[in-house]
Amino acid sequence: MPVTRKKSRLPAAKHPSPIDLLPARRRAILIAAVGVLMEKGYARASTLEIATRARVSKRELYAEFGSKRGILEALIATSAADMQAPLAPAEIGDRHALAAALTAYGVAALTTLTNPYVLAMYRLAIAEAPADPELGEILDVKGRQPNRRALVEIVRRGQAAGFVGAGEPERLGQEFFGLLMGDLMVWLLLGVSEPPNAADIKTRAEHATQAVLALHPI
Amino acid sequence: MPVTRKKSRLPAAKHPSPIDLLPARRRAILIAAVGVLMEKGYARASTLEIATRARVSKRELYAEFGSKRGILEALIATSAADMQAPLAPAEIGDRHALAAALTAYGVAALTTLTNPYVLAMYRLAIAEAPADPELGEILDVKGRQPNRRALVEIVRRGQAAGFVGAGEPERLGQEFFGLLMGDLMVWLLLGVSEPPNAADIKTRAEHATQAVLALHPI
DNA sequence: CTGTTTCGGTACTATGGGGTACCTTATGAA
DNA sequence: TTCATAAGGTACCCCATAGTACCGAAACAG
Repeated sequence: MPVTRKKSRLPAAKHPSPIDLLPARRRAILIAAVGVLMEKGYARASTLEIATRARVSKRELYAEFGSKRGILEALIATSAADMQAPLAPAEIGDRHALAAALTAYGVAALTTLTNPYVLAMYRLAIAEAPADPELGEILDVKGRQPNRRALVEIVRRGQAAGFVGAGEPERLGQEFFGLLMGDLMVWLLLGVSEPPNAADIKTRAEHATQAVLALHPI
Repeated sequence: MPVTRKKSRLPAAKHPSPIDLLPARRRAILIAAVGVLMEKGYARASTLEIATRARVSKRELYAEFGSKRGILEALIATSAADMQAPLAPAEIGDRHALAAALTAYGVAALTTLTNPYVLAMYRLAIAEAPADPELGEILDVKGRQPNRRALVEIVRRGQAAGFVGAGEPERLGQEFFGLLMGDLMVWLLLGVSEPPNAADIKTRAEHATQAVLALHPI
């Protein structure tokens, strides 16, 4: 029986995301895997269900990814790449530009990190952490570190331009991040809190910006 | 063959912890379960291994907890009870006492939340969150909420005594917590970072205290 | 049109483990 | 001492599912 391929229907990323650049079959499998893994978690997700939803045979799935873990790893790597440093720090011409850059960074970071799909990836990596620490490493190296460097770069430029007080830029970045997120992420991961909407995110980012600037006057 | 029961050897909690008050058999099973679950995660942990380590038959295990999930739930509930509000806020007679109370709270919170055993419980609850959101709920209701109330109470008393500026105490607490933790917990859960030692914890708590007080001058 | 090669689908194997039936042993009553 | 009852241990059932072998079909070359 001929099979009509269903168009993928993931929340279309704002801009071409790494997942869009993959070969069609690979992409179909990853998209199906996201759905199944988000619903069931890693252990309860079956490769058969992923293959079925992707309208692909298990054979093809294994030809493409080699193992169940291979799917997870590809997914996490893609997702980490997806959260690449949300914006290169703009030229910082005055104190307001610094605040704007920090707020924009905060909005981008919060938007990414509270996205249900990204949260699911974190959840999966955390669940597998005892058996497979490499997944966390991938999120760290490809996700957190570049992001953090971008933030630190904003702070550094702000300091160089004399719009924010001295101090280790890394520490400033950490403070900003803490003020931004609080314990939100943990409780999102636990499924206790609801993700913030765009207005909440903006408020949080502005508040964290004000606070960190107030903490480090010139 | 007669079996000699081995004395349990969990890191003896500073003070009688809820787990110490349980009937011996129940406790032995829970202690064994902690070990197995920390090493393997929920899905890979087998009830047989838990029973064996507890020197108990599967039959007894099931008589006691009914199901594998029952063990996890009991464990998470116990752990949440364990992290009960680390200290009742002392009388706050001067600004220094407020700072001390906040720092003490911070040290206690960080010590608890970076403890490998507690982290394992969070990890398990997060892993099961898609299938079983109730576990997160337990951590929230029995762990976070009482803790957060204690923190807010410290802030409130500090405000009442005029040693810290006005503002929603909840928001102040959230700021303090964010400054305290940053994204530490997520990366501990992912197995990427190492838990901070006592000195790190003290430094963090003092820094968060200074920062939050600086943010809200009288 | 026929041979060959590559790809895909299905049906299978092997394994691990949750939960329980059933038998054995201890306990206590008469 | 014997019988009744409760507790415990072992062995088993059964299911889910990761990964693969094998076969059939399509595509392409000659």
